[in-house]
Amino acid sequence: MSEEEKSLREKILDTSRHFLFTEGYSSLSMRKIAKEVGASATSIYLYFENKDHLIHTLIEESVEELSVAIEESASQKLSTIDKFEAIIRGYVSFAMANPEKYQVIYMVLSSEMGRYPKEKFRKVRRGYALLESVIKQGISEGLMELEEPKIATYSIWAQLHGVISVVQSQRLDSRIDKNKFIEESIEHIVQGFLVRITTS
Amino acid sequence: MSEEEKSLREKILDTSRHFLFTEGYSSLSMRKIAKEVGASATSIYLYFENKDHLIHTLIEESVEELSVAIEESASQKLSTIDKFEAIIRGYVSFAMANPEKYQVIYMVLSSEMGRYPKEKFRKVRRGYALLESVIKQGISEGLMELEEPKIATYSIWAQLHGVISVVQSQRLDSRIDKNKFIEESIEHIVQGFLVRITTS
DNA sequence: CCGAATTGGTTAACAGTGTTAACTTAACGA
DNA sequence: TCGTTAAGTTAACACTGTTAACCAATTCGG
Repeated sequence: MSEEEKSLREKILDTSRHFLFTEGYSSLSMRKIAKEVGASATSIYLYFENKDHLIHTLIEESVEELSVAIEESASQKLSTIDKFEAIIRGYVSFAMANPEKYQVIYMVLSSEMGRYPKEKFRKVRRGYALLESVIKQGISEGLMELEEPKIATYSIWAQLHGVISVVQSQRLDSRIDKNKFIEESIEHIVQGFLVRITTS
Repeated sequence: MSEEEKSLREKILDTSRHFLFTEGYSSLSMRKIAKEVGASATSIYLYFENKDHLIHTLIEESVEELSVAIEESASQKLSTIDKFEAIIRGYVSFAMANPEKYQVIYMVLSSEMGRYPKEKFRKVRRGYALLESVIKQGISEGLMELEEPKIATYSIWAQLHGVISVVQSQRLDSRIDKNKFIEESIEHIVQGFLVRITTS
């Protein structure tokens, strides 16, 4: 499907995502999007209720793609420990390979978040459910020692997001190699959850 | 100093911070701030070059306060391990006790970040420097086994921010107790960096 | 003591914003 | 062929950040 044949709706989404990533939320305007896709500003309202809904659609699409990426990453692995790490690496890989799509998920930030229907957001979070089930498996196999798998799952997710967001927002010290930073962070996070191996 | 006697500049800052926290960035307008402080919109430009600079001032103030809080938290501790944990808990405590001030630091998000002079931001980050020095100390004492203290420092900071932002942005599952989540996350993060204690 | 400069504010205006209402224009079904 | 639907348009409203021009009071230099 060539660029010409893409539906206007799809072109609007692509253009919005790109503007959002390159120029930020506050300078994203309906008229600018419209000009880029070669339509009038009001045409956008034929496909999206308003600016918020347009962005919410972007978020949902990204969350869906991220979920798929995580599931694929874990599907090939057999052992619980491998699955555990595969989910984490799948998450990070998706984020680093698709910064535009990843960042859109967290772009509507905390305070603005009230406008986004949380329920909808939660429902799609299949990757989270997968991680939780693997953690439960890990506990039953004695790999981890955790009282609350739900908390652990959220904690891992939060830590990973923190690591990625520091890299992607370019808050990382320029002397630090990004890949090394990510790799070491992953290892620390993983180690923080595994049971200590005692040498007798 | 009563509310009346506060300088207009200070009132603008307080009002902006509050609006930013309660209603978000995109609905923060100069006219709204002005109305709240009882002045004309253009009066704000007497104290701040523009809207961006106003927000940057808020960020700088918050970063400064956070640095002080961290330093105070660590100052009473004697052992390296206590200092290490005190810095981490100082960071989290400040964030949870002053959500308005903490969130403003990360409110100007990734994509918008280009407009904020990174150098200035880095310079003030004294808390970071303190953590790095404690980690170096920890390495020399054999508490930690890390090749790159700089990376470890950033990683901890990133993980902590991830944990706090998940809580404050209310992305956390409602069934999870916030304090428990924070406490367990801290423990996991700390454990992820300490050398494994081997029982013989 | 008086004029000049500074301080701290104002109003009016410009270009750009999200969004709505009303209108057009083409395609399709009965 | 008439009515309906789909997909788009233009004009307008109320709002935004920001600038220019103006004003009044205070302070300072001679």
